[in-house]
Amino acid sequence: MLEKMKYCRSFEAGQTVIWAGDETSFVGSVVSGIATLTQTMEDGRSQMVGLLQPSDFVGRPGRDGAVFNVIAVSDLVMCCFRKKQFEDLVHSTPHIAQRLLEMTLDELDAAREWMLVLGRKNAREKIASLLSIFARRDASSSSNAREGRLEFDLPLTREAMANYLSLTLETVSRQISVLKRDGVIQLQGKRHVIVPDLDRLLIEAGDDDDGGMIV
Amino acid sequence: MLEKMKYCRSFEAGQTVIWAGDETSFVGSVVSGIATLTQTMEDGRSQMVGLLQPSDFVGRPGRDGAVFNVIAVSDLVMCCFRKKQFEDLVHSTPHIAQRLLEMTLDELDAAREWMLVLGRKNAREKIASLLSIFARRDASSSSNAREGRLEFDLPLTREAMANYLSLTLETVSRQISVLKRDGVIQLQGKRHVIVPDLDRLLIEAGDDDDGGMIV
DNA sequence: CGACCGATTGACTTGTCTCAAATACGGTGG
DNA sequence: CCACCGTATTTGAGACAAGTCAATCGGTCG
Repeated sequence: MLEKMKYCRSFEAGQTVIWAGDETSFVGSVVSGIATLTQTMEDGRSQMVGLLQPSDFVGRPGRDGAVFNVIAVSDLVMCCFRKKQFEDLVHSTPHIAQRLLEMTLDELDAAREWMLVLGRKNAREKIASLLSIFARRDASSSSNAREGRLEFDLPLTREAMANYLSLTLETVSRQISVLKRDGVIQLQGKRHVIVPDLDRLLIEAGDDDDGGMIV
Repeated sequence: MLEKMKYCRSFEAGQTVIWAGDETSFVGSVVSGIATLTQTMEDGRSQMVGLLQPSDFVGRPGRDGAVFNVIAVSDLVMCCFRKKQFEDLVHSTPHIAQRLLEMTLDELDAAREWMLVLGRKNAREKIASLLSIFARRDASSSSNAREGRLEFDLPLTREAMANYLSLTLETVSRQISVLKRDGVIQLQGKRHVIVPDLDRLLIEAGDDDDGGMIV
């Protein structure tokens, strides 16, 4: 059913997919590439409030105007549905509403966890937290899971990272240099990151889930 | 149907309603009082990630463990349902899942808007933003809507405000003093706030929706 | 009255921002 | 293949907003 309705749209890096305030006629999900959800103030200050990766859902069934800007960070392919049709489908297919609810609850948890990052972590921990997100994503999807060692490409520029972490790009750059100096990460070029020890990175991020007590 | 299942629980101010990590056997909504959603780090730093007011929903159908602490800030009455029963109801009544989805989307928007507050606003704007939330809530529910003038009681201590805004309580106190000195607000005692001009407050908060350009 | 808790205020420290300059990188055209 | 350009990034020096530590004040409750 969804298959029949869907169509694809492509966006170039830097292109705005949805403007805050605009009426959107479609919902969809990311097929490939990365996009950001951004909130902006009148004086130009802006804050990234979400990072959209493949399989993430975009749009809000039952809502008219978008609240945030959606911007393609890399070249982006989305799989879209006309909103009206999609909403009808939600009404006629209870299972879909439940699935959407689950996804939205996950996003809400992620947003709230990010509030802790923004509010209470220092610059070094913020960078480590962001790197952890990329690392985890790659750890699950790729094959390079050799005993805690990981590598991946940063999908964001320093500026975009700064915007997500609520820092300046200078501070991002400095803290990446410090983490490199301290051996938490290694760099190949500006974008390719090697994490020799994922646990170490997680501890640096301040979420030492694994119970790594620093006595 | 819901009526038959519901039961009430009361909590005293300061009491923890739900511990992060615990399995919760109920979902519910706030009847009266205020509660906070709080995220904590191992070293004790914590960040409030949500403020629960009357009519707000608590709990996550389909999820086992809670992710955040829920703490009663004032005396609190909640109307609860056993989670299992509620989930069955969600499955059998499509309309409920749709309603929950809408509420969750609203919460997600609110969380993301708060990320802008945490990430990009300075202390003065943060305080003004928080006061705006209380003011708006009271403006809609009460009768004191005399030409932009409003008054209300702060439901939170300075410490709790600091925790929500990601500031220290000293900074909260100082900025409240400054807003008072500048005539943006007046205080009666420590908790009762008078807002002579709501538009002014909104401008101070940085979200000048009304287009109030400061040339 | 005295103890206690929340709030205010002050003096000093510090992490991050700001402004500025230098450097590396990727792509383009000769 | 190389020189050149624009953009992304790094690095430095100084400024400033908010944090920290500490003292005081005010109200409330036993």
